Amino acid sequence: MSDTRADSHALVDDGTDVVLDGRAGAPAQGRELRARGKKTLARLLDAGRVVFDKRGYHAARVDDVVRVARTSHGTFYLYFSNKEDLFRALVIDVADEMTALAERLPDITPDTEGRAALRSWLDEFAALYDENGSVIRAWTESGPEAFEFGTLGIEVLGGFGELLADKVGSKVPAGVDPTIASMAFVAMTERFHYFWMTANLEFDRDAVLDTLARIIHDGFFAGAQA
Amino acid sequence: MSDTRADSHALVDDGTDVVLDGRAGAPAQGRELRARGKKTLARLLDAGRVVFDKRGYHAARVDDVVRVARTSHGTFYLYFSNKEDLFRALVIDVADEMTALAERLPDITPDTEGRAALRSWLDEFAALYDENGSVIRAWTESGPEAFEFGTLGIEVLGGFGELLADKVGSKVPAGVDPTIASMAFVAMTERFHYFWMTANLEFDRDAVLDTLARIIHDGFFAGAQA
Amino acid sequence: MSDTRADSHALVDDGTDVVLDGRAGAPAQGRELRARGKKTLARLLDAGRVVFDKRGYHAARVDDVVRVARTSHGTFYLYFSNKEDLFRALVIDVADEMTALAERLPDITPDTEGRAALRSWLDEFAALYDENGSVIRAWTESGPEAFEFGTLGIEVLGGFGELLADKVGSKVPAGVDPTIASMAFVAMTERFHYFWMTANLEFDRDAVLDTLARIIHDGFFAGAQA
Amino acid sequence: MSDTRADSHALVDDGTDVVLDGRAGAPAQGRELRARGKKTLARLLDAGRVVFDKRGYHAARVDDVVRVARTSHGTFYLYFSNKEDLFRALVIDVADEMTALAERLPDITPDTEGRAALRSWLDEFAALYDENGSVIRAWTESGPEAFEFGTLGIEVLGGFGELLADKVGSKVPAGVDPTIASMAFVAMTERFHYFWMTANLEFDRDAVLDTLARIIHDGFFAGAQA
DNA sequence: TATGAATGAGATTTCATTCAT
DNA sequence: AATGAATGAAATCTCATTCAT
Repeated sequence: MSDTRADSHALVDDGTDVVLDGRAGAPAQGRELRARGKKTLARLLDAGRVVFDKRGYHAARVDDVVRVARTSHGTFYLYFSNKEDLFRALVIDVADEMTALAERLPDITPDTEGRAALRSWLDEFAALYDENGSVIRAWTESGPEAFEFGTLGIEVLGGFGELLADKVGSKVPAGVDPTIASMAFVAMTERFHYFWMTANLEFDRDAVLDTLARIIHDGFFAGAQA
Repeated sequence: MSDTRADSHALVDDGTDVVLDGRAGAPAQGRELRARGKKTLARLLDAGRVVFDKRGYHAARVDDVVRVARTSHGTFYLYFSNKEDLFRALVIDVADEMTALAERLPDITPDTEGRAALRSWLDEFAALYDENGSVIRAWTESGPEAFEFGTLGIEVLGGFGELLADKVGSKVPAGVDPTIASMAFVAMTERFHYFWMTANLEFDRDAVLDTLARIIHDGFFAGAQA
Repeated sequence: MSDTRADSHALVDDGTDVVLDGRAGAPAQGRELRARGKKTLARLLDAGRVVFDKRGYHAARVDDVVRVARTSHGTFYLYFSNKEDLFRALVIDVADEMTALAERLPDITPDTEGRAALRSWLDEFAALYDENGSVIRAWTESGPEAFEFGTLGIEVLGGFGELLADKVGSKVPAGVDPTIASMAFVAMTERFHYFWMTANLEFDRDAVLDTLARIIHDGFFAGAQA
Repeated sequence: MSDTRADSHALVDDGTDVVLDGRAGAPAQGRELRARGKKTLARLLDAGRVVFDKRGYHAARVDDVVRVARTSHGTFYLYFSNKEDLFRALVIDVADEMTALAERLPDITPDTEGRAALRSWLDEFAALYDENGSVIRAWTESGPEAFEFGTLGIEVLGGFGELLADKVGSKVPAGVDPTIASMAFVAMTERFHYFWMTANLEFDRDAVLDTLARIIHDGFFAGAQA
């Protein structure tokens, strides 16, 4: 909890940045890692996903992580300055993917094609949630105190919302505030998937996508008026 | 309001069981409380609301609660067996109110009157969230390990959703699964308010209600087709 | 643990001693007790037996006692200054009975009649243990720290042993120290019954008495040499 | 001797289980220990003996143990999950030694040689009690609640008794049940030593051994009839 | 005589983090 | 680059005893 180091990472940046692993959210400390180090880092990140998934953010123990990663406490702190640091590495990665996804939201016309486009975008969202659900779930549970500046979740989802607001803006029916609508869109999409996965609801994937696409298209993109 | 809450605790004890299983100093569930005890219980419940609001579920300390309630650790454990127990007492009351609210959802016709009825129901929801937001927020942050069987949040919100599904069922457009739609409805409504309150977004209340009513009416109740 | 009162009992002796209950180990404080008080006292003593039996000395809680006695903490401390005080009241009673029993040990001749006399005395011991086993068991578990001056158990059983030593002395075979032999006698008799009762061994009572009488007669009273 | 004890802890961990069930900082059972860890474990076990001896089982505090072992609370819980766990480790060793001793009981003939053999066995018992008295004493005081299934003392002493029953069986005089006799043998031997040590009786060791050997030989092995 | 409520000292336990090798 | 061991601050919980009515 009380991190006395100014730097949020365990090791000093020696200036020889080497991007290690675009996908895995490699920490920013930029040490040169040899093959062995890379493997350890990857094991820790994977272990983090497993543990945060099974336990949630707060119940996750550094001890669990190192046991799953088959390494030691000492090694953990060689790669991350604390539990939050590991978590952040995982979350940043997911956040990037979500932002990229938001940017990929196509123009949604009020006609059938628009609905199909929306459905296909939602399909991507579901896939993203499927793959990163463990981190996203832990993230929404991490609460306002877990990160320095407000809830990372709110920031990122807020940014997600703003991106959408631009795209949605021109399409919304009269009497609808695009910022509010975007926020509602994000809220519904994220939380619906949260319930779906966490409560193990046995929804048929096609039925979900059809229903969500239909609702969102009608509600947010004036689809029903076409 | 605090009367209703105290009710969830004041079960009658007929005094006939002499089992030794209960630990010494068992919590007040199942004790008749005199005036003084009721006041202390109410103080603890109120303190719980304050502390969970300020700190969130995980960061809340029993120590904080007793300090706010101006009482001792010993007294706390006279009324609740632990932090979770106190939290559950608070949550149960909120859950009851949410269920009652779900039952009050009126028939939503696809015309303007239906939208007005929906808006007025959303108004109630917002008021409920306003008043109990502290508990609800802590609740969605409590994570999977906080309660015995899965996340209480999911159970209760799921129940909320089922109740709505009954009401919504007949109104949904073709191609929409009412269970999925209800879940989406709940997801959007709950999480939107969560973002709204937690991120301190400066939305105008009327704009929010107008927008949500419009979106939900169009999306879930085929309002736009009228 | 920290008893600030000089007097080991809750109430001051007002000089109007009234022996209340020869059997139940009434506390020495000598208050005048009306019918209601007598009943409460008896209930507490009985509850003490029940609780010490079920839980043992250390695990017994004042809370358990008052629950079984269907009274309150306040009332408990009206009659006893603490848990130890209640326990002492119960133990003193048993100790008296044991002393009386020791005094009743008859002359044991080395012949068959001696063995019969011994068997009949052991029968009485078994009956006493049967009735007061709960207290005796708790007592032997109370450990050296439970009472002010050494283990009450050792003192009393030691006294028991000395009494026996007088009776046994003249009978023991050559090369046997009567004090040691008496102590061994006490040790065997008490602890055998402890095992018997506590481990719920399904020994036939007659077989036990026959065997013990035989062993003790042969070993301690030179019975086999006759 | 402390090597034997450490053995009961140093089970091999093959490292293949990645279950998350074990709490963080689980005790050392099932960890390979390096030299330093072994020393700490031995220090804790020794400290346990000292503290249980001085205070008895119930009055012993983990705090006392770590102070005597000159280590920290955290370290204690690295090796044992609680006071009972430490105690069990100590008791198991003693129980093993007692079982080994029971197995060493020689054939006891009714003649003088049999008595001498018995005396020499009792000598060993006294030595064992001398060395492990602190643990055995605490053990008989630990009471029924200290261990999962009944009193460990009864189980182990019962096993001790059964072992003896086999050896004693053929020797007992007619009319004597060998199981009962063995139990009585165990009861007398154990409890006599308990009194002897705990009450600091100034018995001469030879007198004790002579007397006990004589009594047991005469009583249990029909020695006087020879 | 009785009692429900309150107390707080003290014991246990956890776990993120650091250290020494 | 890795690791086993150690730490201790902080949190939880218990329960004998006292208080106020």
